[in-house]
Amino acid sequence: MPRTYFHVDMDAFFVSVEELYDPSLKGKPVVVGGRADQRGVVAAASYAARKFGVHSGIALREAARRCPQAVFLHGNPERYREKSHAVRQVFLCFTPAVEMASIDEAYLDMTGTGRLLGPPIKAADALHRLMKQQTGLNCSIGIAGARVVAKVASDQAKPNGMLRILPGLEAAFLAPLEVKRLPGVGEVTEKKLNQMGIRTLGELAVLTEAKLGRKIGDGLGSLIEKAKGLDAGGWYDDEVGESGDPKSISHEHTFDRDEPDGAALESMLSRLSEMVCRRLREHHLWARKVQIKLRYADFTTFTRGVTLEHPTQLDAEVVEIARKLFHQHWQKGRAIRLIGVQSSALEPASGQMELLLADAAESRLTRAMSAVDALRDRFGESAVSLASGMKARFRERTHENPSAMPGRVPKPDKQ
DNA sequence: TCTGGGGTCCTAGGACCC
DNA sequence: TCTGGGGTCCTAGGACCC
Repeated sequence: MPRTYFHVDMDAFFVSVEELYDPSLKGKPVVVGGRADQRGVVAAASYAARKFGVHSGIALREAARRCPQAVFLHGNPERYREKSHAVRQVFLCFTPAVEMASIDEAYLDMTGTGRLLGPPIKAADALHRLMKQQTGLNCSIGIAGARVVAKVASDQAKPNGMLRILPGLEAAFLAPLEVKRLPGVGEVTEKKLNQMGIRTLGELAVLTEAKLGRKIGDGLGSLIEKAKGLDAGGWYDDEVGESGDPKSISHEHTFDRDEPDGAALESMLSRLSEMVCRRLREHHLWARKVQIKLRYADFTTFTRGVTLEHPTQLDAEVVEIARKLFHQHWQKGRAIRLIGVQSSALEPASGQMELLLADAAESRLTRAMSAVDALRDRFGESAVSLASGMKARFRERTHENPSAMPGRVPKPDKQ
């Protein structure tokens, strides 16, 4: 049975949400991402700003140069998440098979909804209107028999439009488009393909091993399938819905000015580690891998990590690991632009960890950390921080004598 | 005036094992 | 006496997405 997919993309999502809270922004050039003089990039630009060449991804300062009269907003992630939930509720009025692909876009499997909702164009029109009525937001809708084609179509339909690609016409629709339009083709792949003389999706679609003169790698192979208008992987009912646990949790920070001071870098590293652990606890996940990321002033970037014998979600442990990695790999005195902490190889509590948790002291510590999280909720991230001397002692006790773990968050030692 | 922050996935090379 | 052929796991880097 042929399938029908919608890809729905919200128009200038962050900016449009800001306009709902402050209608005076409507029609003005608006940039969400930070202050005009900050280090950072544009996360979203209003259509009025786009007329000046301002679009997401360019530097804030460059945006200010191109459009000095633009209103610059830092943005409200909380609001966007809330609105995203409201948007999802609208989708669910049309089909239970909704896959949010990001905060502002989704795939809807509309197969078999004809009897209830009418032909796809009619359903899309109803979706447009209900979206506006329920959320105050505009969206663009692509309709096709393959998700990848629906996504390209929604892009072509912007803003506030819809585009249906009839069954059998997928390849013909894609063929004249530049390879860049295909999801998965970025700057690098575009350049490589262009060097091979391939500029359009039609040219990409007919690539074969014979023409290429070599084996087609997995990455390129799935791009060729997509260029033909076929979904590389299947989309089955059991895959639809909320994606499961995250595969990694990370936090990073770019300094306003490149930071050469070891103490300042360590302190940021500790903060980021604590933020990562906190999110691990929120997700009830334990990390078997901890990585740090360093980017020097000249943008050279590297990551260094360790795999742990026992997974962790404890601030004291992650802080110490991050700190150790930092001192092993930082070229002392060399100014740092960005520093980050990542946890991965995440596992739900199980097996060995159950044993650990059964340990009374350990569970008291976990409870203590939850109490710390609650305080931070009320009074802010900086309200509670474990002093470094105490952390080192903490670590010794955890490793050498678990039964000596304190049953509360202890006061820091005098250093 | 350079280039955020949070993710996922793929690849290449080395270690290790049979 | 200059050496094989997989398979798997691990690390680091990088492309890409919003």
